[in-house]
Amino acid sequence: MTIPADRERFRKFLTKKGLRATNQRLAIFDAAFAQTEHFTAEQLLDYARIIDDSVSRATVYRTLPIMTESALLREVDIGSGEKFYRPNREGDRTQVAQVVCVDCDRIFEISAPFMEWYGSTVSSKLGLTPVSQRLQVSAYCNAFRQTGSCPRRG
Amino acid sequence: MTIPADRERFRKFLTKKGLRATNQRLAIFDAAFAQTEHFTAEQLLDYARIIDDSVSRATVYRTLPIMTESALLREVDIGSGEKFYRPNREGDRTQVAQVVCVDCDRIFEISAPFMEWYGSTVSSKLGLTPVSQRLQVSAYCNAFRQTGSCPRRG
DNA sequence: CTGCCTGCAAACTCTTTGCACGAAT
DNA sequence: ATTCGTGCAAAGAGTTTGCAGGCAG
Repeated sequence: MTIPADRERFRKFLTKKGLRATNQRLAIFDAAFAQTEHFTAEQLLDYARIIDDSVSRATVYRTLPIMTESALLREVDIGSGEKFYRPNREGDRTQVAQVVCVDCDRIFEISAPFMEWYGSTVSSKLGLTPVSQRLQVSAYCNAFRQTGSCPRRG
Repeated sequence: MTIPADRERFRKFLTKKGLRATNQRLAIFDAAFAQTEHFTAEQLLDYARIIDDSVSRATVYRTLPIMTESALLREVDIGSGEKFYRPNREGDRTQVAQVVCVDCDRIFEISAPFMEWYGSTVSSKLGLTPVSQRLQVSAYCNAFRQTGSCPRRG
């Protein structure tokens, strides 16, 4: 699942910033890019430890900001206490909104290009320059409420 | 600043839910509705204690969900660790987006009626029913970056 | 009077940090 | 050889909770 080009992006970013390409950082990177869904820091720790069992919680927490800064990871905060992350594969630059199902606990991502336009329109009216924007919809699952089971997880 | 009609809404909500109108809850309510800006749980505790110094942190935290459920308060989570609250005065039902200034730390609220439309459009495509939506823009202050001081706080 | 509410303090969750050792350049 | 990076465990911030006593209805 790991795309070599992405790993190379990570190495380059590390070198450029004068940071070292340690085994732990690479293991965390590989673990993150093996995921197809959103994951938490704690889950990433578990995944990374399968690759390199010397990885510690502290290093995961120290590496996450590095990976989000380098735009390799996208941070998603749905206001639930813990933050979620998701690999940002090569070339992904689309603005996305999240739809969070309160029944499934799943996070769907939907392209929402207008967000950027809204952000700059509204910011400039206030004399501000937009840095980022996020749009989140929380919703419940019709099927689950009717049949007691969510088709998206069985 | 407290609008009696709002206080009455709170009393009614309490009664309907079989909850008691204690001095502490009323003090917390009054403190919240004396605010014109966003505030945190900790600030609310300070404000409420001016009115009734017997109010405890625990009761503030226990009362906040009651007030947000009754739509008297709006909860704003900008992903900064602590949550912010703001009185939702009588009749306020407009969908709002937040613009958070990373220099000022201020939260501006902007009407964004299209959010509701977006939420239901996107949800229905996934077989979901929208519960709520939030749109947040984080931005920096042009004046502050250029002159070193933010005109909105001097 | 009954039992919901309260204050207190301890517990909890997620994340950050100080320190001495270890490894990448 | 130098640093930067690491694991460990403790600290931190914000919020929640168990308990025994207190007050609203």
